[in-house]
Amino acid sequence: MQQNNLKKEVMKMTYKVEELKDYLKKHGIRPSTIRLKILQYLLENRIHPTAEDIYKSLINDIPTLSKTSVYNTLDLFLEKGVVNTLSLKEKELRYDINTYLHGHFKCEVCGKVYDFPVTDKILEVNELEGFTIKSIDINAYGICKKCNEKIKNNKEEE
Amino acid sequence: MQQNNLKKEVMKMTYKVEELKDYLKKHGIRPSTIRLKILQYLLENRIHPTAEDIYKSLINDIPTLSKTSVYNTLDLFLEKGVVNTLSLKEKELRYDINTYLHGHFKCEVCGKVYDFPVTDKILEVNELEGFTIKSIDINAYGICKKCNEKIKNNKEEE
DNA sequence: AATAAAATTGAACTCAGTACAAAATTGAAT
DNA sequence: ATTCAATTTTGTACTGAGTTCAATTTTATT
Ligand SMILES: [Mn+2]
Ligand SMILES: [Mn+2]
Ligand SMILES: [Zn+2]
Ligand SMILES: [Zn+2]
Repeated sequence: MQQNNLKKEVMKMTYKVEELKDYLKKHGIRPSTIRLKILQYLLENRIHPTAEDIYKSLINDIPTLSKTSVYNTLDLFLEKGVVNTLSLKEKELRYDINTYLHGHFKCEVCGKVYDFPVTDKILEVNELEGFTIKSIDINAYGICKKCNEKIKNNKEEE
Repeated sequence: MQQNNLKKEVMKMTYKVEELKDYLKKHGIRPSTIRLKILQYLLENRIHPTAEDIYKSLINDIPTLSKTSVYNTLDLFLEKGVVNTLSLKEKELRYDINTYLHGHFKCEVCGKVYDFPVTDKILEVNELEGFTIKSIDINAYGICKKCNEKIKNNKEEE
């Protein structure tokens, strides 16, 4: 899966409209205002947001925005490979602008979804010989480091 | 996670009511008729069924069965560790009587969900140091061996 | 048989996501 | 600049998997 340099600049928190436009064009997407805003939101808020999260964050900026447009845009981004969806054990779908292979950890205490690195060597098993693998999802659940430390500190206070 | 011998006998396709009863009791579940039927179905049909699949398969046998009872039973089984849920990229939840760590492959052609072995060594990464991992899901998507062979044969005929 | 506890049922409801037709916007051609 | 078709956006109604909950039925105990 080809990636352009926009996605690699994880540290950068603001993007120029021109680079956002080019990015969409490169993926065969016509750069409308809404699409640019949603792309910008996804690049600047790497929290694996839901459609609802995106809608709530943009409705002040674009008062006429409809949820249908958010869904339409995300469906288009998914089809064109701009985003991936996370299939965690929760009812709302989350979207990820990072489409490189990586794992997700959901903390059951704070709800945050963390990224972690994985290799696709997991799929090198005899049972999948002759199978064509197009994508992989790796999801883990438990308690994150921060929440573990909080729990530990609370116990010490007692 | 403790497993009793019932789940290991994957080849066996029928179960005596007494062993089903014992199995539920061991997991702290009172063995009602519906629970036994659903357990039996899960053991004898290792297809990762949805609640709907189970309901449709049992409604002839138990004409008064309600979908709520199927959901209630599956929720109870999940809570007591008798089943796991699969959160694949589809809208309906699937249930798996095999709660050992293993991966799932969904064929986008025939829709079948295959099992494959995995190790939990994937989670041995620095990024998860200090994290408590309670469960892992590994899902792959693509084309299964059978469907690949069918596609290959069709091409050769042309 | 009487009684209480637990399981089951069915109807109403929730809510994330979809369908679709009307309205608004865009952009190319004149 | 104006026209006009194509594309995008919007709002409303709808879908359907799953939940809620009170009433009914089943089960186990005395
Ligand atoms: Mn991610
Ligand atoms: Mn399985
Ligand atoms: Zn946490
Ligand atoms: Zn297949």
